This record gives sequence, C-alpha cells and structure tokens, in this order.
Amino acid sequence: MFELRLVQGSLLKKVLESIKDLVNDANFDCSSTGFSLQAMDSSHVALVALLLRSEGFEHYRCDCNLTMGMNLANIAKMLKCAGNDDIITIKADDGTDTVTFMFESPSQDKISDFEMKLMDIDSEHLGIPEAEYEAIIRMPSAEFARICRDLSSIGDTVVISVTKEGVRFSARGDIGAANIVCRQNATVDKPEDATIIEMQEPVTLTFALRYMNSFTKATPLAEQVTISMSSDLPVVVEYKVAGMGYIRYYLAPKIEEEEEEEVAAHAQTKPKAETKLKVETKPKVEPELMEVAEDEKESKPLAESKPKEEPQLLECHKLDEESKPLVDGKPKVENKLGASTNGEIEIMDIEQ
Amino acid sequence: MFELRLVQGSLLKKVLESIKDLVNDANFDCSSTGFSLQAMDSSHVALVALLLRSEGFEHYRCDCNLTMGMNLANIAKMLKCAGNDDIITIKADDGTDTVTFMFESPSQDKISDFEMKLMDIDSEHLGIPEAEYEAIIRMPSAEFARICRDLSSIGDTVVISVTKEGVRFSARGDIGAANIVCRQNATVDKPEDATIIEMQEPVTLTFALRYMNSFTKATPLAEQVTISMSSDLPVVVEYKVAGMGYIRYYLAPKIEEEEEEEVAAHAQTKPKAETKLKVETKPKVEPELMEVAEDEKESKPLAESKPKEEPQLLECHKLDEESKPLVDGKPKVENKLGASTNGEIEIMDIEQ
DNA sequence: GAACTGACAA
DNA sequence: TTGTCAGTTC
Repeated sequence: MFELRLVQGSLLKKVLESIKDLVNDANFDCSSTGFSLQAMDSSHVALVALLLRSEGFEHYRCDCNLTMGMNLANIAKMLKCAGNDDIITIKADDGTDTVTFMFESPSQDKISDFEMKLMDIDSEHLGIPEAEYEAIIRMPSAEFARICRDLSSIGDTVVISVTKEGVRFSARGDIGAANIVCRQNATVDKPEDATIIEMQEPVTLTFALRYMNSFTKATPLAEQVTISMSSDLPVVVEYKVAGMGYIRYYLAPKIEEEEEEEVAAHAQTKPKAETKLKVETKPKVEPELMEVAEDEKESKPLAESKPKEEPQLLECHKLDEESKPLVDGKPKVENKLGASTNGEIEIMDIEQ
Repeated sequence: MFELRLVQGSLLKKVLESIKDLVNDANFDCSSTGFSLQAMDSSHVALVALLLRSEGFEHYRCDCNLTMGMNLANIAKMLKCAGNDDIITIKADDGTDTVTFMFESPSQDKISDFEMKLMDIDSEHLGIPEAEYEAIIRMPSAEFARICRDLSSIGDTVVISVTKEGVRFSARGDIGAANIVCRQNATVDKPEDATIIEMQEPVTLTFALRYMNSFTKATPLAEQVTISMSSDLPVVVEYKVAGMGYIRYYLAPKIEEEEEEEVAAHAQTKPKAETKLKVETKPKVEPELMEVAEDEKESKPLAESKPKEEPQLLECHKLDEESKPLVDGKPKVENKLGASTNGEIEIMDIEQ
C-alpha cells in the first residue's frame, strides 16, 4: 500500500497548478524514496520533471513501487476542494485501481475524501541527462515571471543572452523590440532577491515565450528560479519545492540559421529552423531520485556535476529540411515497473 | 401610499442579488407588517420566500395592502446604482403603476431616484406549510457555499446525510466521488463559526447542486445558514437578514428508487425519479407574516413548531412514469389582492 | 499599493 | 467563452 501525508497541503495544490496546464495525463511514480513524475507536455515540446522526496512528508509509506496514471486536471480539480490550510493525505491500496485524496481542515471539523480512478497511461520513463551547463542564472522567480509576461506582449520568442555582466532577455515583434537586462547582484538584503550568474561560456539561446509562461505558473512555489543553459541543450527552468524536491521544466531552444553575436537584430525576422527534441528511454533504475537527492546540499545542482559517460539523451539540433516526425503522438512504449525500454524515441517539435 | 426607508441600503442590494438569478418576475407583497415575496424559480423547481419586517426599517408606512409586480433583474439593476453606504427609500403612491427607488449618499451630496413601471404578474400566493423537520443543520454559510461549489466540480447532485455525528455531503461523477463530512462543533470561539445539528431522525436526501449553488448567492447576507430536512419534504435553506427577516429557499429532493442507508453507493448511477413540487394556493390572509414574525425569538424556526392541521401544501413524491405536467408554465390563477384562489396547482419538475 | 485569483456578467 | 470586477494576498 501507498500512503503519504502532507501537513502543508497548499504545496501540493501549487505543484498541480504548476503542471496541469502543461501536461494532460501522466504517471506518478511512487517509490520508497519519493513521489515523482516525468512527462512531456501535450504538444511534446517541453518536459516536466517533478520530484517530492519522502523526507518532505510528515508520513510516507510505500511498500512497493507503484505507478499511478492520472489526469492532472482532475487531480487539480480535487485539490481545489482542499482548503489552503488543510492536511492532505493520499492513499492507494494494493490491488485497487483508485487513489483517495483526504483533506482534513485544521480544526478537524471538516474531513473530505475524494476518490479517483487510476488510468493506464502508456509512457516511457524519459532519460534526462545530467549535463554540464555553460551558464546558470539564479534570480527571483517573480522577476523572471514578470519578464516573460512583459516580453509576451512584444513577441512570441525570447532570446536569452548570458554574459559576465548579466543576462539579457530580448523580444521583437510587430510593435517594436524589447531588451531587458538583469545584472548580477549578490549583495542584497535578502538572499531571495539575489540574481546570480555562474558562467563558463557566454550563451545565447532562443525560446518560445508560450512555454516559458507556462513554466512560470510554478512561481508561487519558490522565491527563486534557476535557469540552466548550454548551447544546443534544452534549457532547464527549476523551482525548488521547499524541503521536498523540485519541479524542472525542459525546453529545447529554437535554432538560429547562423550564430550571431547581435541576436536581437534578427530575432523575429528570420524563420527559425525546426527543433527536434530527441528523447531516449532508458532502463528505469531510478537514478534520478538518487542524483537529485544531493542537489539541495549544493546550491548549484547541475553545473558542477562531472561530465557523465552516459549517452546524450536529451539534445536538440537542426532538422533536415524534409525530415518528418518519427513519432507524432504519444510514444507507444510500455513501461511497466521494472521493464527496461531502450527504444529511441524522437519527438518532433510541432510549432514552437 | 407605501414608503419604506432603509439606512443600510446594502442589505437590500444583497437581497436582490440573492434572488434575481432564481426568479425572473415576482410580486412583492406590502402590508403593515412588512415587505415580502414568494415565488417559484423560473423552472418551477425551487421556491424563494423573502420576508423583511416593518420593524427592520428606519421608516415604514403602508396604508393599505399592496402587491407590486416587478422584474427582479431590473430592480437589481437599479439597486446596483446605489452605493453600498447609501440610504434607500422605496415609494409607491396609490393609483400609480410605478415605484420609485431613492438613493441618498451618506454625505447627502448625491441623491438619485429611479422610477420603475410595475407589472401585472399572474401568480398565486403559495401556501408553505410549517413542517416539523427531522434534522436541522446550522453552519457557517461560507462553508456551506464552499461545499456546494466544491462538489459541483465532481457531480450534479449532492446527497446530504445527517446523523448524530455530523452531516455528510456526497457527490459522484465522471472523475470520481467525494464525501465531505462536517462534525457538530458548538465549542468555537465565535458563535458564527459553530456547526450545530439538531436531529430527531437520521435523514438522507438528494438535491440538484445547481439549485443549491443558486441559494448560496445569499451567503453575503448572513454568517450562518440553516438547512432543515425531513424525508420527502423539500429542504429549507434559510439565511437571516439581520434584524429584519429572512430569505428561505425550498427545494424538493430527488427521489431515490429505493431508500438506501449507503447513499453514496448509487448516488449518480441510477436515474432519479422525477420530482413533482405540488403547490396549493390558499386564501391569502397573510398568515406567513404572522407566523414568521416569531422565528427570530426562537432560533429554531421550523423544528419545534407544532404540527399544524393544515393540508400538506408543499410536498413531493414520485411521479407515475408517464404522468405529464398539469401545468408546464406559469399557473394562470389571478391573484388580485384579497381574492381567494383555491385551485390546486401542480407544477412539474422539469429537469432538476 | 499592486498583482493575482476567482467570481460574475455580457 | 470571454472580459470585467472585486476580493484577497503579498
């Protein structure tokens, strides 16, 4: 049986609000180490990875590994019925195909339980490489959200450009062009207001603002956001879930025809090459839970990790002109617990 | 002539917001004892009864009994033009077919008057029995509203089940099932937070959430709501209007095929039998104003009233399979002041 | 005081 | 379904 209890139920509500717009259905993986989810967004362009470690819960019990397929909008609907101060308990008995959400009001006068049917969702467990990133930006999450929202009213894409001096967000559209520069600033009163840039190499990448704005739904979860970038690697936008884990969003950059130092100049004028998000499924031995458990001890989760000798699982590069998507829908790879799926799956970026 | 003056004009605004969505046109009955309204909702399933006693007004004058037919949405429209702190005066001269709403701003700097034509509305004065209820729940109105709203996202109907321990609200739908249990709790800091259950007999009834959610529009009027239930009687949902009277909503329960102790089990799976709301008009001698005038002295308005030897005027029971509505629209019974109408009117529940 | 969210009306 | 509004929160 599986049971978890979270006193600060609002955390779970926020987590679901953060991903329900991006992903329709997803498998939650429950193991003794924690509660996690990995899923591509419904247009198969972005990827969400959620981890809530067992230590973060007041009570956590998971007798055997368990995959629960659920519709995220439905979970969110039910969690909306929980008060912000409610204690949330999630239960799944072995052998049943339902999960129960229990909400206890702080006064214990009102106890609600919501039962939901589990779904059978075909999905591979995606391999996400622990890459070394050329630039990592840490900044107030609200500021990042504001920038993405503001730039959306100018254009559809943002060019993020990191130099030693700071990070520049640029957009360009019919009504004009915008540049927002944030300077590194570690000398603030409150650490959550800091903007810190760790840079090995200057990086300039272009992204669809539509997805960035989806990512910023997680802003209420954390004061700070971490944006990790390398040329030709998907950006990672990470929000910590206090004391429990994280939500990470991955998004492949749009490819420029030629690399330009002056990025803003042609940002919207030239058509971007299509971007392919290549995902390889790998044997699911839960390495993610292990690796990430370290990430809160050191505040730079990905930058200083040693280059792994693993294959590059998540990468993006220019598509041949006529290349077609190999898989245009849900990859039909069974991923029962313990089953090793090694097929390579390539997912076409439809309309980023 | 008729004239009333209410310093706390926001009360009247809230009252009209509470009923305008349920009822289109209605007759307001003005007598020396107060200002009242009884009307079925536009689909003839629910019934609203409003009473504002003359003592509640700063000034109240009613020379002779008077029925004013008005469109509630139009009144609400006009009242929206009044500030929340405005003093409201309503005037109707004899022999005219208009009513005037006057709004004085607190500073007296702005005085508005709105004139409205009265309508001739055919409607019987409905007889509402003073029944004895098997269970009466008193709880915070906001909590009741929250429960109805939450359950609406799960299903269309709510099963309300009262036992000594508390009251359970259940719903069931495509995405799952929900149970919300509220325990009796009289030992709270503020009396308006109390949940109190007076129960002679356990009761379980099923209602359409759509109507319940309409009723909760009255939530701003009162901190507490009273829900009175008996098997096979319409539920009464009552909100007090501070110092003046009340709004009561009546709704016939959906009939279960069989009475079940475990209600939730079949809540949504079996089609409910149609419910007929049988209303008998009776000579209008304003007994309601009399009776209800007592209801604030004792806080249990309906429960402890002696069983009356009146005919059961508002009842519901299963319809024969092919029975047709005898009256499918507005009952065409003239109800001029003082005229005694005794025809029996049966109104079909269309699609609760 | 500003921004966000949820509720309501068109 | 969308736009607006008010309440709430930070």
